[in-house]
Amino acid sequence: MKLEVLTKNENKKVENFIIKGIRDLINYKNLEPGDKLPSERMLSEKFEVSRNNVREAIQKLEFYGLLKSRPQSGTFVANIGVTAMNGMIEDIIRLDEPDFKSLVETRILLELKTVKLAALRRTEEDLQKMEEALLAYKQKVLNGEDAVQEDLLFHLAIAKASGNSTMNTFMLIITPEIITKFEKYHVCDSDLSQKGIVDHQAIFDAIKNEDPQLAKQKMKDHFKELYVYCYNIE
Amino acid sequence: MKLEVLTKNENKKVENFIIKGIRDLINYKNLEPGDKLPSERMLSEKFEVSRNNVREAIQKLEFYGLLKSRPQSGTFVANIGVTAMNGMIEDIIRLDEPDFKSLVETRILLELKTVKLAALRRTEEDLQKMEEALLAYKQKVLNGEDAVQEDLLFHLAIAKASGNSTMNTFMLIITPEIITKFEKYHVCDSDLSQKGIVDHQAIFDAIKNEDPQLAKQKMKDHFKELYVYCYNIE
DNA sequence: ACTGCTAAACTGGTTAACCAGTTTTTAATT
DNA sequence: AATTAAAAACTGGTTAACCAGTTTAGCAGT
Repeated sequence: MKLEVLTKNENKKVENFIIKGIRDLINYKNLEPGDKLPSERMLSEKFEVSRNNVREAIQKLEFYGLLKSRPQSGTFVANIGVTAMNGMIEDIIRLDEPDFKSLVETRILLELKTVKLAALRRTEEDLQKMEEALLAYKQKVLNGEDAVQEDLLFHLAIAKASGNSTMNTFMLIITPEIITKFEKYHVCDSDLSQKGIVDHQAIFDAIKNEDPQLAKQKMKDHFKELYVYCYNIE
Repeated sequence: MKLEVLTKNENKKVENFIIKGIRDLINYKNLEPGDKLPSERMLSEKFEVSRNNVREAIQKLEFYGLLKSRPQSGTFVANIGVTAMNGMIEDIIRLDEPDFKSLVETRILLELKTVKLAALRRTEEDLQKMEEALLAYKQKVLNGEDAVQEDLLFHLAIAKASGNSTMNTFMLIITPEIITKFEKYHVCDSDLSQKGIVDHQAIFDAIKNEDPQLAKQKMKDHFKELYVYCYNIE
């Protein structure tokens, strides 16, 4: 029994290998929704991998809603057809790390919507949180410090105020990668930050005044330079 | 040492408890980006939970980019400031299961974009995949069978053709929940499915003809009834 | 042959032990 | 006192053992 620490890439390969195995199993044995999968121990023996690896693969498929495991009972095929199962597994396997371009593109799409929704739905508490974030951002910029994180925090406050939990989650997922890339490429210069204050204030005012169209327009303006800049990076 | 199987809700509470503990630790000890966290064993002892629970919490924070663990060395605070850290952790803790309304709202937003991008960027291979999905959908509907999954698979093919890996991932995340909810509430009746064929064909043709505006419009029409229907469910 | 019940086998979840690098401490040498 | 080499302690990752429900098999009684 060899024992070595795998890199994350190797680990991913093993996981995909197991996922493919489970897919083939479902196809070959004609498992239908609700049917029980072989036990984790049997799968680990069949695929000649550790039970831990099997568990991780199953948990991933469970996250995407393809499997459902019940404690002390077994793992079952979710209520989803064979064709859908195959199509989605193929996508899951081929999922790569998102490129920066698609990240920014998605962020802009999400934010132009969340800012509109925030203008329609924001509560007084939301406003307060956003104002706090705005002030923190201003202070950092006026002190000449790097304010990428405070910038993003203001945007996250907007996402929360949108009242759409799904979009809020998605913003949370893409934000850390945006931050690291931005700091890596030094996207936000000081003069850009100065303009950022005005932009943010305008966005905040529009949300406060419950003007969704204006809020969206201000957000668009805010992204305008960013958009061009990002598309020149890669 | 008591030993019992926790429900997923209880498990979530424990996870959030640990995440809060880690946040407090970072604040209290003034840990900065790059600093090392106490070892998993120490944390499990300090919080009086199992090391497994600590590992899961750390992995979650790692997923959101707040921590970074290096094998055989330690877990480190990611390159992100204290304020951003606190704000994001608060959001992560308060994240609930997404409600259906926000799910549909997000899906519509994403798809009106992916269909435009698909019309602009689709390759021949993308077209082929979409056509296959379209045919499978038609056959199911014409046989009078339930075709919710084939429906969604066509939409996923569009997302893939958009060339935006982030949006594709997000569609993958929300699709399973959409499917189960739709089947639960019987959103798609047979007459609606009949219209669905025409809609899908129109969307496909627009993408094939590289007409993004028409593609978006057809998608909008396709969602029109769905949109109203969904908002009446809850 | 059929039903009811018991016990053995099996299941996913959990804990404890172990592994092989990394880091820190210690001690020896200059 | 400074440097370096060796060893002990520590780290996240991995494996094996264990737990308590669930499911199934087998048997007893009718």
